[in-house]
Amino acid sequence: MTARSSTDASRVIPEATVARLPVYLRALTGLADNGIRTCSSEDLASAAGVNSAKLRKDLSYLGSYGTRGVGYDVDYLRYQIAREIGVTQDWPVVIVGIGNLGHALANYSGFRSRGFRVVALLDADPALVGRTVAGVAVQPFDELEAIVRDHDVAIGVIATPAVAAQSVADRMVATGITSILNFAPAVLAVPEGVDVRKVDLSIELQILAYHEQRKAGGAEQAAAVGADGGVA
Amino acid sequence: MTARSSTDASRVIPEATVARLPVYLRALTGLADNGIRTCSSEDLASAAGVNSAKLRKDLSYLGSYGTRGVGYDVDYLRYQIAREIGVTQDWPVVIVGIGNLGHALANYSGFRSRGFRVVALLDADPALVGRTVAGVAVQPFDELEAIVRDHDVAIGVIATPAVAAQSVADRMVATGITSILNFAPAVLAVPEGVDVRKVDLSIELQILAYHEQRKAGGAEQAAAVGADGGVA
DNA sequence: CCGGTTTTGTTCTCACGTTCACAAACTCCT
DNA sequence: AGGAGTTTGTGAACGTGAGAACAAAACCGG
Repeated sequence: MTARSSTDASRVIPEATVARLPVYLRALTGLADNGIRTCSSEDLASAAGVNSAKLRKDLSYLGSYGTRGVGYDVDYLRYQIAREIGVTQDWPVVIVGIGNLGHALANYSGFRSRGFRVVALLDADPALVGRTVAGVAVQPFDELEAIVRDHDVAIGVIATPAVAAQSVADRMVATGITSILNFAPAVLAVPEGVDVRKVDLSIELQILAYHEQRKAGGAEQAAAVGADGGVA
Repeated sequence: MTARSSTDASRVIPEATVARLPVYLRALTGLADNGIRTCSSEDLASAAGVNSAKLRKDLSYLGSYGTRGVGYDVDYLRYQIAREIGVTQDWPVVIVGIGNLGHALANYSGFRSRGFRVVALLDADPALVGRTVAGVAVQPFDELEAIVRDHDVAIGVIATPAVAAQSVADRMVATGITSILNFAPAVLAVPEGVDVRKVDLSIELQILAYHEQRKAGGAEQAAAVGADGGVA
């Protein structure tokens, strides 16, 4: 019995689309804040910074929530996307590693306002334990199991130094966490069924540096780059 | 028409490959730190968390830096990738917006150790100006032009609130910055020729939430996505 | 010097993602 | 009511990326 909710059940949403849905959600919120009640795919696409055809195709994976000749109802579509992503409910989150970055993450208002609730801040350093960051007390890392059990936490954030990341991930997985957002510059090995997403600040800069070098490269490169020109 | 050097430097490297090169670079550094002088594509691939065929194909875009039957010289390959990315030189970087996140970024050691030098921290808030963060004094945002000119800055980092992001980006572009790393949750419009990369914390969490909801929702529907299967 | 072994670099095939183009469906005006 | 004008949803073409398989090239032992 694959009878699911009111909408069609057998939809496999492409990963690339899933990654864009939060962008659409944010764009819709922006439109709603401006008092806009209806928008066309063109409007929403430009607000989200994508092509309108891509937007329509992405939305078509969720169902038919628009009206031909009219467009989309902003609030309705917003709710549908939020429901699809799963941010109509509140997700409890633990953050491990309360250094500079962990501090910033704990203070980041974008979490709370988007369906995520930081239920605990953990750190192995006794000097940090007991301090309060963003209204939440820092607790010893060993409290992980109890917190995950008590709050039914499924998502963990790793903001530790690279050397600690793998062991923190292992411990998280052991307690039942099945989704990890990793800010540590390390490759995590996790069992099947656990999702890991990685955010790496220096990698992003290096990608920019590559393109920057290409742009500026023509003149300075000792190696003659010929007529490529590189002006894209 | 294209006179090429021996290294065939002007080849077009796929974007997906460019995004992985920094990962390989980091993995190689890890191997070198462990005293390993030579490695096979299999070794490096598992350290980087990718498939070995993919790794070899990626490296083949740079040139033939391996030795069949032997593998890759760690230091040599490391240098070649660093040169390709452009991190053999030092890239001056300005960070705008010294809130919690800007603070964390300024303190992030991964920048300095990977070819990036934070030459200035800027903020529009007079209360922050004059304070010193990570050994660098916070200056008024209006100093942007002078700093970019004096230090020949090409890369800017935006860590401001969303509402300020677009105007900061416009100002950056006007001063000659051609690569922007944007941490603000906003879609930036920039002219052709300017690269923007976006890092959005809450979007990453929302993507995890989607998969988490799938896992919890339908048992048989387990969208097997994770499985980054790398061995550390 | 030569065959065997190892490992790279490359080719081929397939899957995925993007874009185009258009029929279907809705509104509005006469 | 009916036709003109919009805008969605989707089928088809196209381009890019991933993975398997293999030939080419290096080393090694005799």
